[in-house]
Amino acid sequence: MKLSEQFYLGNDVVAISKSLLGKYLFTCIDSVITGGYIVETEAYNGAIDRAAHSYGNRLTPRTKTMFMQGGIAYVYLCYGIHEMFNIVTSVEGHAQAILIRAVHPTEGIEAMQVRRNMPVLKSNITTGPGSVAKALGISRNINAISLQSDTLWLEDRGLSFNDDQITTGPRIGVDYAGEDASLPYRFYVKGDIYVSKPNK
DNA sequence: CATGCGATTCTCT
DNA sequence: GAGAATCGCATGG
Repeated sequence: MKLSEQFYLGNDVVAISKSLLGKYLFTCIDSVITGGYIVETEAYNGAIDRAAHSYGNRLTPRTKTMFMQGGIAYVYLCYGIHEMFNIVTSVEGHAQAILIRAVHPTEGIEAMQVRRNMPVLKSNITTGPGSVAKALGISRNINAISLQSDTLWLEDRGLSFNDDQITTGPRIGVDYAGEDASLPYRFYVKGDIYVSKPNK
């Protein structure tokens, strides 16, 4: 059921980002399984993408995870508060990653509500990259973990979306990236209530 | 070693 | 719709 390692090794991170929509993402943290299917992603394209941490092949203790072989997690802290979960793709030396911005939860919703401190379920429980990581219990101590592990993995359960149901647009929060900020590297399922806005 | 800032979210207005 | 919270990381001296 898990997506094979081969799935993550392709060199076209933009195409992989789009094909991740509808794939299921699960974590098993503290013996609790939580997850759902992915409804929003963004591609970060290695050395030539000014919006990516790896722009210009910048290799630092933080970014080295992006340079590893695809099929692992890249987790980092942003604004001193929020953990962000990415999926590394391509082969070793090609620093490509996909930011998971929203998940449509199906499993372990009660556990997510506890982690998010949200006694009354709202649709923004897994909307936005920081929220996804928090709801799924993802933190930096699982940075670089394999997606073939029993802690964090993806599954194909036969759900897919056609082009009419998918919207493509520029990425969020990357205005500093100059012309690269307008690249159509964001993909989401049109109208899904768990997608961060705008979602039409 | 000092400094500046970010692939954001929440709360209140 | 605006402002605060908050700290690791990258950069330069």
